[in-house]
Amino acid sequence: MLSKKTRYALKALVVLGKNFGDAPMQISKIASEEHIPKKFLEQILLDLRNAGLLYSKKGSGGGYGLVKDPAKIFVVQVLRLTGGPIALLPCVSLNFYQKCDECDNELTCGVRDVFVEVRDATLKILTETSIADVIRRESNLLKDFTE
Amino acid sequence: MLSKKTRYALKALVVLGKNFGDAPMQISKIASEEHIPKKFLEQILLDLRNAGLLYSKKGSGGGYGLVKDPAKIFVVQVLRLTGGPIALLPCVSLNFYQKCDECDNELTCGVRDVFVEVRDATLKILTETSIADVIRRESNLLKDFTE
DNA sequence: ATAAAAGACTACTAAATCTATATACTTTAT
DNA sequence: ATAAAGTATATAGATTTAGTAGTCTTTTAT
Repeated sequence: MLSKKTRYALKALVVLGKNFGDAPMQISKIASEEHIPKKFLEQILLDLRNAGLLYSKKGSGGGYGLVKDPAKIFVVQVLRLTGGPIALLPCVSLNFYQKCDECDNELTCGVRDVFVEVRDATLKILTETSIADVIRRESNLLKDFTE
Repeated sequence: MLSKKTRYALKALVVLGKNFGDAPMQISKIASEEHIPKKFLEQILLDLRNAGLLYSKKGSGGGYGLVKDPAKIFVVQVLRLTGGPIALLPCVSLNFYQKCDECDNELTCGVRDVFVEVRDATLKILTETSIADVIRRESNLLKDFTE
């Protein structure tokens, strides 16, 4: 399961993606629009800024904005930045690898082998999907929904 | 991430799968072979038994065994029994669904849409993979490994 | 220059969950 | 009868997550 942090980060990036090119957007606006606790969101946006995804501007008229085109920010990055291993087993994680202490030899572990496959399938989707894609999906869904 | 409980359950089922048809196997044997805390494993095997996957036999010479052919027990079942939602978002889970409280309309949520796709890809693998398949993978890996 | 707006940073707490252990009980084989 | 082995429940400890609080810094508007 993704943490709230990760979900909030994704939601915020989608909002900022829709806003790309416009004036920076305030934390409180994002928070209230997306129903995210403001103080929590502050921390998350800071992380995303420190990771180089967002710029920030202080003072009146300040806020946050995307540094890059939303088409160049991928969901997989967001998960990784916000601490979420994508793999379902630590011994299968590319970026958060940890040895299974119960496993004698992970190279011959059948369970692991299955979850390598799961990881790859997941990763394929998440590395191919950008924030712009998410926004596009949203408007497609909206179209279907109102029809 | 899968819980230890789920991982231990899978490991245990693989061992019992290799043992299918033979005399029941004792908890302590499984525990020591697979480096699983015995008391914890007791609880897990009990759950799997209550779910109808295992039979148990008390007393001297007792132990646990698979009720069904390992080819008819699927990894997805094990995850569900041991409490692990497969989906990465609660609003996307088929068996452990929960509304996202931050979401206004989940039917038009782009993030959700992505993770529906991830869920389906994961689910495809896990519903198609049986304990017997895991055992088969293990022996294939072992072959590659010793070559 | 000063006040207000807005983000930056650090620390802390509360709650939930997970992992593991402990204890007492029941059944079965010999 | 006794020992082996599973059944059942409770509980403790550790870890993680989610969220809150408070203070500091920067920028803009007046």
